[in-house]
Amino acid sequence: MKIATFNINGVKARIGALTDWLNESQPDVAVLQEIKSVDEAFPREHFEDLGYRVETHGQKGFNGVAIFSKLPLEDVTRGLPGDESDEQARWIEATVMGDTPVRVCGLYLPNGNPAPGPKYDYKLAWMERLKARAEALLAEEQPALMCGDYNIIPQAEDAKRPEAWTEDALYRMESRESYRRILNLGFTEAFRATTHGDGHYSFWDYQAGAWDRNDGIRIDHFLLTPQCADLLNSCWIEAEVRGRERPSDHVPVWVDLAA
DNA sequence: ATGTCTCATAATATGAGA
Repeated sequence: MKIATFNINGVKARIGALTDWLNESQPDVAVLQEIKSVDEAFPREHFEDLGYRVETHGQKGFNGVAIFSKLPLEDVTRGLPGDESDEQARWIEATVMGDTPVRVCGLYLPNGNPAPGPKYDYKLAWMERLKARAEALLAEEQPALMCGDYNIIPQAEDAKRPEAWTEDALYRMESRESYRRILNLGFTEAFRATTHGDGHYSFWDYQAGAWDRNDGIRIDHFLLTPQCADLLNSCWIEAEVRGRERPSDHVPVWVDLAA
């Protein structure tokens, strides 16, 4: 089972690029962030015609997440538990019914800039809720993963210029510590389980020729429960997508699971 | 450090968010 996470930065702006990518790369499951569409306006039928079941959790203008799957989906839920007053669409879950069922959680973690400030407080509070959901997932002792745009640069090797990010919400120590507390509950970060060293990025800013200079950061991650990590065959970043026509600023990150 | 992009509103430009 091949699962890709991809922050598409707007489904309306990306419908062509997203269609081409799905047809060429053929993920079994595509977990999308920043659809920037309400559910009613999402081009669901277009993607169903490509062979995907389509589940969305959108909102007007910003954010929004989705799961596309060629395999049946069960028990779809929307919204990260823990704050009924939170109206931002950043979390969706579904069980993908392959040979081995896998609980797939798609997330778009708050950016948090400027830090410090109310947006950063929201990021940290959201991560506390994520930790609670992560603990519950682990307690089930089943194959499950949480993937998406974490807006977290885990280590210096995950940025071309780490010194430029020290005060940024994506890299400040408080952010990284919160991320590590979740990871250290017992998750496997799929990319670093299989690839070491620097120069591996999943996001390049549109500004200042960042792609041309490979001035990137790695902020799109897969966290696997132990039962899911046992199924991990490989994990890779499809960086080439960033060089296409009218690209997102993120690229797909993949896992292949024996599921 | 910023040389950009997307979306919403509606001042067919501008602000917000990233």
